[in-house]
Amino acid sequence: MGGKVIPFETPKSSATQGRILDAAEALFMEHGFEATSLRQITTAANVNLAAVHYHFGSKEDLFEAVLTRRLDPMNQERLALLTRFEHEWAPKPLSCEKILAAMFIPALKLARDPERGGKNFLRLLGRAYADPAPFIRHFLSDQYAVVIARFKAAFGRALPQLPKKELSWRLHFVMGALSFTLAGTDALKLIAALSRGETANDEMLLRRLAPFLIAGLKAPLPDLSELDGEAAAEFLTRQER
Amino acid sequence: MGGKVIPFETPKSSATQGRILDAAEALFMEHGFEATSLRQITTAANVNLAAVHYHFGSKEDLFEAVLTRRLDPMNQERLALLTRFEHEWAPKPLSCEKILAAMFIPALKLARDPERGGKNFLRLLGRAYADPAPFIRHFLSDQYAVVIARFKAAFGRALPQLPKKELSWRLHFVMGALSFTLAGTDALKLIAALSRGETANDEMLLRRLAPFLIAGLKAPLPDLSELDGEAAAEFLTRQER
DNA sequence: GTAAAATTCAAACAGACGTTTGACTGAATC
DNA sequence: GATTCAGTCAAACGTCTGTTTGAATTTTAC
Repeated sequence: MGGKVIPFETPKSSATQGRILDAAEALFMEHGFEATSLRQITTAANVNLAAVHYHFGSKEDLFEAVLTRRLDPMNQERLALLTRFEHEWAPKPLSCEKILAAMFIPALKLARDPERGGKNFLRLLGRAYADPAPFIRHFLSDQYAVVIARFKAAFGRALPQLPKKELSWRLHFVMGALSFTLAGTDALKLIAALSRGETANDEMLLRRLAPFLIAGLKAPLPDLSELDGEAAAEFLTRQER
Repeated sequence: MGGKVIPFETPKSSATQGRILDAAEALFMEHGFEATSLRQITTAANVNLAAVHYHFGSKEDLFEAVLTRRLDPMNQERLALLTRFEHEWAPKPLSCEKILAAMFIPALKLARDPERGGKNFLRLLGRAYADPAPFIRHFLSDQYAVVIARFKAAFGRALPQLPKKELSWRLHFVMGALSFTLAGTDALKLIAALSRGETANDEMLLRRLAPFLIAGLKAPLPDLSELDGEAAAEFLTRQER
């Protein structure tokens, strides 16, 4: 995975493909899948409209290609990093911090490299997670199945006292906070509207997110005892005081 | 599909309006704003196509009306509950648990009431949070400005040791995990694909989410000391061991 | 009972959409 | 030099989109 991609490696075909992918990445990120038209993409890429179908087949295929280009290497890197950490610490189980690091570091590296999509791609990815379109959900589900299984197993060893079902939910929450954060920059205005001192820096952002998530993962088990529907609304109001 | 809807509350206008809102709510939730057409909505509502523009003005206005119908009362209830809690505990500051309860209980009540949209509306709301469309972002920003300011102030008193900026971020993470979770049911297949024992119950879900978020809010401050760009990728790898 | 206002309806609007077609280009192969 | 083939291009395909119109209908008011 090292190495600069030289633009004239193939006569002209891949130059067109690349321009389409770049333009599509930017526009999909900004407006979402449905709200982005192929004409916007081909105009921005200075490419003929039919080129999309010639090179990719359809709009959906193009979207998947945009995602695969970055996502696949990043997930490979995540798995490799997790494996490396596990070997370094064997036979002791990895800590939550270390496992989360294996998830975040490849994302950080990608975010810091503008040549590989950088920050924009992470925003696109965060949005894709929340997109209702079935083909996007299926695609992400397939892409992440292996990765999530590996990381879930690792977290299971790091948090042996946590029931499997509880762990599944907490990983779900982690993914939620993560994708929402990555998709952010606009969404953050909702909350941090006043406290805009510095520009939102991706690295700083993930540095703040990590302790938050780790604390959540390590949280004490919830009390799921009283399940009567009526008084259930009061469950949250109890506190130790 | 079940037949006669006898409208005896208002002549007929609001019966039409209500059917449009109900159908739009269901379809927007399922497919998102862009991917849902007015023809789908009016067909599902058994209403003429032009009725949407007559009663609401435009597709965007209809979407806002769908959201406002449920969101406005829920947010009012949240503020009222927070105020009640604050009075009950005055002059002591509220705990995080209590503040989160003021956010969750109205959402839970809405989720449990099928007559008022129930679970479906919360999913729609979660999706709206992640929608790139500018008018949706502006609308939600306006709707939530007051609510978030109140809750942020309350959390600030509950966590006095936490810097304001840090609190803003953590509230952002909380909203992320919350909306992602609410929008879920499909997304959870990504992670909890194997552990499907019981059907996902909204109440159980929020009961599990609350301890996770509270632990995150109370997490120790992140170490933001070394900010050099190169070795920064290693920051997460340190651990106390 | 009649006038006025509110609502419904079928039909059409202009434009954008994803996709397909068939002719055209230019370099590589024999 | 002829043939082949991946790639580009302008144009059109049929369909769907949100929105508007103006007449028909129903409800309300006097």
